[in-house]
Amino acid sequence: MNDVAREAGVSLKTVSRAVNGVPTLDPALAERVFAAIRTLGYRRNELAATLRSTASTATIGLIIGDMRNSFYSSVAAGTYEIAREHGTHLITASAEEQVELEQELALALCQRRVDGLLIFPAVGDQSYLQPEMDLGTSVVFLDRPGTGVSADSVRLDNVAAAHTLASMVLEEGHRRVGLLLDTLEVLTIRERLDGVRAAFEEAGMTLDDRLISTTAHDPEAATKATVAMLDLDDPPTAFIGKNNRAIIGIVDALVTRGARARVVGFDDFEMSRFLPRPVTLASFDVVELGRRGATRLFDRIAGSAGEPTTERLPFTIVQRGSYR
Amino acid sequence: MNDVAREAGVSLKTVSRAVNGVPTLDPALAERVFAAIRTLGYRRNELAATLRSTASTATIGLIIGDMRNSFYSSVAAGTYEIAREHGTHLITASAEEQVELEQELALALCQRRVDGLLIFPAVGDQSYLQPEMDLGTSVVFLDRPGTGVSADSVRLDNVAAAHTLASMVLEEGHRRVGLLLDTLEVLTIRERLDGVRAAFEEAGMTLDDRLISTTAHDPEAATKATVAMLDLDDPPTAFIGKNNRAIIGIVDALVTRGARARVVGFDDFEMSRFLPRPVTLASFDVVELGRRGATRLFDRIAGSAGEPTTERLPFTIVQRGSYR
DNA sequence: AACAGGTCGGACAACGTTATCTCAGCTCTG
DNA sequence: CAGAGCTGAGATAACGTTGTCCGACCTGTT
Repeated sequence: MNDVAREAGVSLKTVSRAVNGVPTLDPALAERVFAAIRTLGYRRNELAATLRSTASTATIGLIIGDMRNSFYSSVAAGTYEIAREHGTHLITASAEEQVELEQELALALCQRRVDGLLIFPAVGDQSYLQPEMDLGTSVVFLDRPGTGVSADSVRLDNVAAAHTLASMVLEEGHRRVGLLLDTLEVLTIRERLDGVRAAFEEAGMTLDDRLISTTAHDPEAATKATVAMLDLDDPPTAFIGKNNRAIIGIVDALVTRGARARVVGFDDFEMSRFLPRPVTLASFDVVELGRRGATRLFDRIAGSAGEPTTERLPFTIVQRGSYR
Repeated sequence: MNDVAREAGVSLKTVSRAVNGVPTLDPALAERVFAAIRTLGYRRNELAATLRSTASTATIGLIIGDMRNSFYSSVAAGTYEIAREHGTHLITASAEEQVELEQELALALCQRRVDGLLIFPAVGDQSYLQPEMDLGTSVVFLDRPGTGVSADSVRLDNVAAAHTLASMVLEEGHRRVGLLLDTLEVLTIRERLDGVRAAFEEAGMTLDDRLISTTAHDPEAATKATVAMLDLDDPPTAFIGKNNRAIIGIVDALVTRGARARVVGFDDFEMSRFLPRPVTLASFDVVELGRRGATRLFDRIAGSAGEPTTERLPFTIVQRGSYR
């Protein structure tokens, strides 16, 4: 910057003014500065600039589960889209659903002075964020609310989606319905179970505990649990899968066994049309989840006050599979 | 930091020393500092720290095409993995294959003083990076080499994979082979075409231009191009798809037409086993592409000298589809 | 022609941290 | 017991930029 000032024959401050586009600066002088900048290939050090000025770092952090999972990478895409519109950089980190790692990453990002954080909170306690929020870092939780701290969240309408899927299955006359879920520690799963349970109660029925698996973490586990249910004396005639991976596991089991059963579940995915069995899916626009979260975050960063809000994304029902 | 020094009854510099773990510091004094830090909830400003010190910002940038594409998000996952091992943050940006956008993003990241950049170079000129590289920013290109600038790259062995796939199809007796490719402006596509052409020449055959589509950018376009080839008087009995999306388009066309044809192509994907037709795929470990690129980048950041290198990832042949 | 008002440029300090230098005080050695 | 050598802590400057303030210059008005 000193070199630029010397080259242009002006003071340091004038270079700063030119770079920052101060309107009261003589255009001719500004042009001389820009010429010098071009000649010398000067590039402003953003870090130093944000140190002195009160301006933000124009960076937000995103803490997700696993980038390989299309659910998270879709959210990242939506988040990036909005961040880009705000001229903001996106630092993405993966906490693998471990709250200690999440805390380490979130605090590291705060030390980097990110303007805000978007977090998929892991099972555990997020109260470690309180001091940072008091110091002015905005936080928005995605998919689930944080624990021990009050902040905005953008979530999926799990209860309604589960209720709709279950009602559909019951109306079709199914009475034995297998649920392929994950651990009930996760709120999202509990909500989906609650929605199903409500639909059952409305139909004057109760859920059979033997038809509820809470171990369908991946396709293989879902297959195993499905097979176990098919082996019961009174096997299910319908299955509800907690997400795309569970659906794959269920269909895998059915195809292997040559069994026929109604399959419904959550989350649409690119290849769903190729599934060898018809499925009905409650689909959420996951990219939109990222967009909404980021939009809310930038609202807060811009100074929007008020109580924390919870936004719920709607779902759509789609028919997939049985592609020949 | 001043507050911490006051609270602990030491000088500013001693706080700095404690925070940075300077070994010559009296442990009792350090403990007093840490106690003060806990009391006050002090957190170091990393931006200010990197300003004065010669240390790096512990941040790298990744410029990809589109986060929604699992190819890119897999690379991001591999990159993140290695970055994490190096205690480094990852800023991801999407240039959507536009070189102007790529330049803007890359230079913005340089102004953020990233230690290095991993770039999927768009078709165009990357010489804008030269000044930054001269100033010490390391650059590694992924998937394709940059133009107008000399830097490391990590790439896929496209020619060999294409050669293997094409030889396989020819050995099976196919003589009419349809190629579903994208624009030949992209080096990767040219390499895949070159591999196929070499296999044909070895078999004493030449490619029929009418069986080469350079418009199969997405599944729908691939379907359209496949259908057009199937309508020829002498339609192909085999198809080679340039990537997973082309494969989906080809299979879609075959299923819709009720046609039988051999299908081979590039890139494995999670759902490939559900494809309703058997396919043979040349699969690259894309996560590994991200890992290798990041590893090379950190080597350079650590000061590894020497001429730019080109690394090529091997492929494996996998059988997929025809799932019942 | 003189003065008021406005505009633009430059000196200086500051952002939060670390590097360098210096010095006090201790220990060890001869 | 004196002096050399070392250790640990503080004072000061510096990183690259921007905010504040003041002064110089210019313009327009009377």
